[in-house]
Amino acid sequence: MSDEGSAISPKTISRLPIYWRYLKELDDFGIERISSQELAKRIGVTPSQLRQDLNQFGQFGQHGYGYPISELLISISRLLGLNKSWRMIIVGVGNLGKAIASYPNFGKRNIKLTALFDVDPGKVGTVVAGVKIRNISEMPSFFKEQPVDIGTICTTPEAAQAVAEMMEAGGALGIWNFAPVKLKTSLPVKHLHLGDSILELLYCINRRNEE
Amino acid sequence: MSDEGSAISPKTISRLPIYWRYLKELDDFGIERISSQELAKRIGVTPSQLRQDLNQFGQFGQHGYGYPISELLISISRLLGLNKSWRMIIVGVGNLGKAIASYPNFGKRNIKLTALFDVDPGKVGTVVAGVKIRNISEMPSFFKEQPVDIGTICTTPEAAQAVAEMMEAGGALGIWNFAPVKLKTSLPVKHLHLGDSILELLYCINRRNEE
DNA sequence: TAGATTGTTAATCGATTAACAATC
DNA sequence: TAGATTGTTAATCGATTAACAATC
Repeated sequence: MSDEGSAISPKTISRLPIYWRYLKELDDFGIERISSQELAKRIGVTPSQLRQDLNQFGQFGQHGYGYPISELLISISRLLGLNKSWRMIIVGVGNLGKAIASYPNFGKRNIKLTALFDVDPGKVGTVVAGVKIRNISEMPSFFKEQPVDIGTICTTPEAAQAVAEMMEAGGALGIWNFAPVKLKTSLPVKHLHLGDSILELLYCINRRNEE
Repeated sequence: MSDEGSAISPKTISRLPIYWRYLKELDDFGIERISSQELAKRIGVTPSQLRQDLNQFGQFGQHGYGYPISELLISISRLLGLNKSWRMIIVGVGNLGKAIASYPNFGKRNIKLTALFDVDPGKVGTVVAGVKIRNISEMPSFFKEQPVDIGTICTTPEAAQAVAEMMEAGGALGIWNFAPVKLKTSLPVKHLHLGDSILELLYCINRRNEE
C-alpha cells in the first residue's frame, strides 16, 4: 500500500536480521541508547555501513547521542514483519525436516508451525515437535482449511518443484527451500543448502593450506 | 605453495559449489560439452557472469564449441578441495546437530564424520548416524588422537565461543557455525543461521503484501 | 569458409568507506 | 558552549552486464 522508504538494498536486508538480534539482546538488557560506533563494533560492521543501512528506512539517531534502541528495534521488527504472526508448514520430515520443526526460536519470530507433511506412510500419523505428520496428498485440502504463509521444503531435490507448485497453488506467500534445486515459482524463495555452505568453507580451508 | 590463479572473488567463490553441483549432474549424465549460454540458463546466472567466473581460474572453453564438462568439473573440484578427504566433528547434538550428523551428502564431498560431542550426560554414549556421542570434556584428548579438519558448532550461542576456542587450540582447520554468534577466531568460519534466514524471507513476504 | 562461442575489455551498476558539515 | 555523533555527500571499490574481436 504505502511506499515509504521505498527500496532497501538487498545487502542491507540481509543484515537486518542480524541487527534485530543484537538490538533485541541490548533491549532485553534494558540498555536504552547506543552509538553507531559501539553497535557496529559488536555486530562486526563499520559504523559508516551501519548508519547508511539505518538511514535507508528512517532517521533514528540523535546527533551527539546515538540511537534509541527500543525505537530502532520496533522499526526493524516492523520491516521484518515481526509484528504479525505467521503460519508455517514443513514438507518432508526427514532428519532435516525434523530438526527445523524442532527449532526453538520460531516463537520469538512470531512463526507458528501448523502442519507437517511426508510421503512415507510409516511416518504419517506420528508426531514431531507436537505436530502430527500428514500425508502429502492432504496438502491441497489443508490449504483450504487454514491459510499457510511460509512453505518449508525439506524433500529430495526431485520432489521439490512439485511441492513448490502445490504451495503456490494453495496460496502460500513464500518458500523456504532446503532442497538443492532452483525452484520455478513466482513466490519469494529463500534458499539454504547445507552442501553448498560446507563447500564454501572447504574452499577457504583448502586455499589457506595450499599457500 | 603456489599462487596460480591468485585471488578468486568472494562472490565467485560462493557460486562455485553451485557450478560444481550442476556440472556433476551433467557429467553423471554422460554429457561432455556445454556452452556458457546453456549452462548459465540452467544454473540461473547470465552467460557473461559464468564466463567471467570461470576465467578467474583458467581457460577451459573452446571458441565456437563451449566448455568440456569433465575437465571443468575436475578443476572446480580441486579448488573446492574435493580431491582430498576431510574429517569433521559436530559439537552439540540437539535436533540440529543430529540432522547435520545424518546429512546424506557428506560422502559425495569427501567429508567424514569422525566424532560427536555433547555436554548432556544422558546423550553421551548413545549413537547418532553411526557415531558415538562423547563427552565434551574428551575433546582435547580426541584432537590429539585424530586430527580434525572441520569443526561444526551446533551448541547454544552461549557455549559457542568456548567450543570454537577448543577447536582452534586442537588444530581444526575451519569452523562451520550454526550458533547465532560472531566467533572470535583466526580460523575460517562459515556461518549459517536458521533464524536469520527465515527473517530474510519474512521481509520479502511482508514487503510484497504491503504494497 | 561460415557459424558459433569463447576470452576479455569497457561500461554500468551497486555497495562500502571516508569525510565532514549539521546539530543535539 | 564544547564534545560527541549523526545524516549525508563524495570517493572508492568491487561485481555485473554488454559488446566484440579472436578463434576454433
